[in-house]
Amino acid sequence: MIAIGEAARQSGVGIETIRYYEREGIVPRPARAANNRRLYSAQDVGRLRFLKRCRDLGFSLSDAKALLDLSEGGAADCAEVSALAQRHMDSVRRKIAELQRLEAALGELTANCAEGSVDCPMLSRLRMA
Amino acid sequence: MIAIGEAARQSGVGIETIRYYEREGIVPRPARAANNRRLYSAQDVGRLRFLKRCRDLGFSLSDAKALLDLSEGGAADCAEVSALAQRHMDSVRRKIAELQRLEAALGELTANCAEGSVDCPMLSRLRMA
DNA sequence: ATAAATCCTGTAGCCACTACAGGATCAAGC
DNA sequence: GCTTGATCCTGTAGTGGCTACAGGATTTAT
Repeated sequence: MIAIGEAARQSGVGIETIRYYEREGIVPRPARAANNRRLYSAQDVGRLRFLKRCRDLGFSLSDAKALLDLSEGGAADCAEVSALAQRHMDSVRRKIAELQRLEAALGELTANCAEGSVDCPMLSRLRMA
Repeated sequence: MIAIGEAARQSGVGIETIRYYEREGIVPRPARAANNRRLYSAQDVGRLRFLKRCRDLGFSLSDAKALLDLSEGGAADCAEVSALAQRHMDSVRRKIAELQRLEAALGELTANCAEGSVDCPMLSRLRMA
């Protein structure tokens, strides 16, 4: 059993974030030492690492918790997992498309910029009625 | 001079958001009617529309305010505008790249999923030590 | 003995809104 | 004049997912 600092190091999840996950009920409350300090088992660290990976993949915290619950429930319901992943993938793709739209719009707006014109063309376009 | 609801309609900025912008000092405090209701001029609506367009382009609110200030300051400093736009464009591109990385990682993780395996391959990978 | 590191609880801040609650006022129809 | 519904007002709290303290207790290393 290790202290929270070591659990943070081993899992890649920050100390304050670990306590936040505990407050939010994302992870179970860990054991406590006689001096009231939190004590983490290897399984606890595994959970944190799992959550970290989900978050790094862009899953929301509640999706990450859902995946963790699926992972801990005996029957790993692959269909449910892949449905969740598919929804997330779709939202990632939508975000990409949206950002590419932004990129194009920004490119167009700034295309004639920095040409030393009297009135900045980007600002005039943003001001248009 | 029009009421806030009409200003919201004409600018595309929500009523509560307009009041929020006022609280935050993004837009000047508008005139008030005798009954204490806000009154917006065409210029006020123009500012809101300008801000809406910046926000739709993904600029942060403080960048949007900076652009608005540049637009209102007599000498429209095109260089400053395009520097700001360029920084934003870079951050949009970084976000796109990051999301494409996520997309690829998700694709890999779910590739062997839904094949009716005993243990969901995505979950096992997320659990890996 | 002391200094530095680590831990604790609790609260507030970040961004950009959004959603009320609880009330005042206004416009239109009867 | 009265009612109904729309619109407006202020003020506060919630969203996500942390992050950053404050202020104190304890532990570890020198």
